[in-house]
Amino acid sequence: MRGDPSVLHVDLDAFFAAVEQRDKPSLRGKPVVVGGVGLRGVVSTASYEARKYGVRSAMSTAEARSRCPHAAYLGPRFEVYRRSSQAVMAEMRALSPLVEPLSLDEAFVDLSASGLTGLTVEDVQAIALDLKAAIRKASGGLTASVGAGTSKLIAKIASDLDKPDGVVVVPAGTEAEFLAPMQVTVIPGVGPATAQRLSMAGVRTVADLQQLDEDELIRQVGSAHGSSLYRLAIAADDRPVVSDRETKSVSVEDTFETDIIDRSLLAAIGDRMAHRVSERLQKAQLSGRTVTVKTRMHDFTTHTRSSTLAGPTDDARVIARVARRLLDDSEIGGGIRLLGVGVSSLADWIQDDLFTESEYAEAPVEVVELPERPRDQVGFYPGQDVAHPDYGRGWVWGSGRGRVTVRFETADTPPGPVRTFAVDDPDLTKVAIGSAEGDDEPESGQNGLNE
DNA sequence: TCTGGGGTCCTAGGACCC
DNA sequence: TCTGGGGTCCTAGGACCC
Repeated sequence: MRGDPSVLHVDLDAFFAAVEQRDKPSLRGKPVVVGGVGLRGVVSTASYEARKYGVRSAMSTAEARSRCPHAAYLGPRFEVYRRSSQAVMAEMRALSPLVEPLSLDEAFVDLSASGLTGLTVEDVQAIALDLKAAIRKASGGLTASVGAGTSKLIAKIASDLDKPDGVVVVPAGTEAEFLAPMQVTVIPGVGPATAQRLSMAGVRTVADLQQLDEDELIRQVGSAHGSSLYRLAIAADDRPVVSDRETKSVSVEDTFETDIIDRSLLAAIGDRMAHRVSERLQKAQLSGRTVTVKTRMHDFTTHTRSSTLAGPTDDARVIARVARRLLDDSEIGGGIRLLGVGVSSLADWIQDDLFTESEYAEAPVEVVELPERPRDQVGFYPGQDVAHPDYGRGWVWGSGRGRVTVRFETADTPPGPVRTFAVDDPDLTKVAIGSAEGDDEPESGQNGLNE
């Protein structure tokens, strides 16, 4: 641990709502709620005017509307927020090269990396005020709250104490007493479940936590969580500020306005999600081996199914195929409210082998907008298994405007030929899902590619 | 008032290998 | 023939964060 309060935590105040108020002067001074505006939407950010009515982040928009009917309810504009965020982060990087963004509106700044040493509380206070002014100027008027201390934990907690537009610097050496009177839930990582378990052990404040011995804590909340909590409670936090954290997974998910039971519709939606995941992987020059499908039932129970390939891929068609099979294996019950597709086990390289983009790139493939009712209008849906007397077994890549595009599997190497047919072509027949033989995805344990 | 979307990290059990 | 322990990988679920 360091001897001066050189870790800053910078937190933009009501960020999404503040950007909207900045861009639309008519909203200034009024309650603004940014989040999902649909039936199942939740609040991302409420302006301070809306918070007076009890509107909070993560609250359902329906409840927010009942608490504050006269607020402006806006869907998020992530591209705009991203641009403002970048401008703000640039101001922090001008102060120190060591900046760790936690989200669009939050970051740690390590002042020791800029060569500043022996900082007093007054020094840090002045630096924080300068930074806030620079942020305000660079972002067109956004305010930030800044906390500073000898560790990430202290800086993070401090930034929350004088919101909005505040600065709190915790002097070196006063950390444990600073934390002692606070509720355990101020410690990042202590959520409702952990708080509940701790309270059963009579622990409500950090002071209570400081009395507990480590073994007892581990018995209550588990080994990793227990030992990290034990150290955080006594303000023993030496976690470094890290500027380049690598991405571990990329995923897309969607909650539907009403639950969906139709598997063919879900398969088509899953295909689109696979495409979006693929686009984002390619943009980031990433590829991954594990494909995961997530489903959420009407009662909110959530299930995942995953499958790990022999080598990494960023190819939409490979991700879509695996996702469709995982979806076929998933219980759907009386319908699901959410579907998600993700890729993890990421590598920053792409295996030049098997079903990766280098081979698929040769075959032109028609990408078709998903029809609103794919099965009823077209008779085919993306991912559906089909057969043709001349070309053999294949699967539908796209359909629309009276035509259906099919990728055929061949015995030798992928990709097979891609052909387009009229939807009423009598030679093109549908094959029941799950009856496909010789499924030739590069899947672990099936083709001997693993060591 | 029924609960988003993007993530991270941890746990636990089973398979498999040495 | 029976019984092992440790390490790694994979899968599923859960807690948590913004």
